Amino acid sequence: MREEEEPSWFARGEEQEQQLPRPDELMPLTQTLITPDLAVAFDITTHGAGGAGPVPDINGGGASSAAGSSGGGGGGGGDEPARTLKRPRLVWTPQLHKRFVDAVAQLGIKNAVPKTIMQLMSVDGLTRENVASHLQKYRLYLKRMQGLGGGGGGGSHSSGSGSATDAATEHLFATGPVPFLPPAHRAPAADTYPPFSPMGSGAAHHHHRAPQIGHFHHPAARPLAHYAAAAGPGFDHGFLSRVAPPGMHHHRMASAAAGMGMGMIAPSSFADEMDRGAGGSGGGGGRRELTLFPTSGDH
DNA sequence: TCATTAATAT
DNA sequence: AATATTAATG
Repeated sequence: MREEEEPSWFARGEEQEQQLPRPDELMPLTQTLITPDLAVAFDITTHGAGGAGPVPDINGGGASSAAGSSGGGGGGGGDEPARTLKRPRLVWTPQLHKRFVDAVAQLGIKNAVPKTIMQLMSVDGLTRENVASHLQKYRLYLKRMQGLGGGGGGGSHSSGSGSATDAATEHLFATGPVPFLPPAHRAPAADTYPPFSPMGSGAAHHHHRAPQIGHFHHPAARPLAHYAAAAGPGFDHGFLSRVAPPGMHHHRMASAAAGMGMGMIAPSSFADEMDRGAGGSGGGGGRRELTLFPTSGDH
């Protein structure tokens, strides 16, 4: 039995360029309203064949194939204490991630701690652990970016200057504007959004790979103001490539360094997008995926 | 108590 | 691979 759950929904096509979409129009996290716990507990997808479709998909036009499929009746035993149920794994959809990134950006590196971020996001169901976990990854991603002067994948432009870190990133690390938001105190009203999508065990089951945020795109390959900077494959992300940013005092981390996958998007205003340059670009051809430190020790 | 990080588990 | 969980530490 392949238990590969992958909620496929992913809504695309909308891009809010707001600093922080306050509890107003949020992504159609169409939750069926049934408590996620409940839904998961029963593994019901509420769709039943009857017609009342609980609308397992929340895209706005996307295509999602969520078909029930439950396990089959009986499949499983069925009786599970409806209590003490664990919530389904949080699916960091681009939208959610965007909220996360925006929150971090607004808070400033100083206050960007799990609790605060969580509060600012105001997403119902989000727990501190959720954010903390994501934050971990997010930071790793940023770390990787520091130090790549463009290199990375290919680009390699310039020299010296340019850091791959975008202004946004730098902005983050450099200062902490933090408007305010003292610890404690949640959003007064209008907070908490609909819960995330429960991928209950019955709702979604193996499907094709839905474009979740599997990868990040950092703002370098966008039709923004400056593009082309790189002669050649100045493509997006060029992370990974040996970490040895200048000015990095090491603490005491050993870091195995290998075996990590990453996937985050840069802190900016774009969170989703799926363009791909394809390319080959490259003239060069081909960008390797993961070029763990070159055995050529430079040092 | 919370945050951060590494390691590990699902 | 993406998240969650845990352990150890500050």
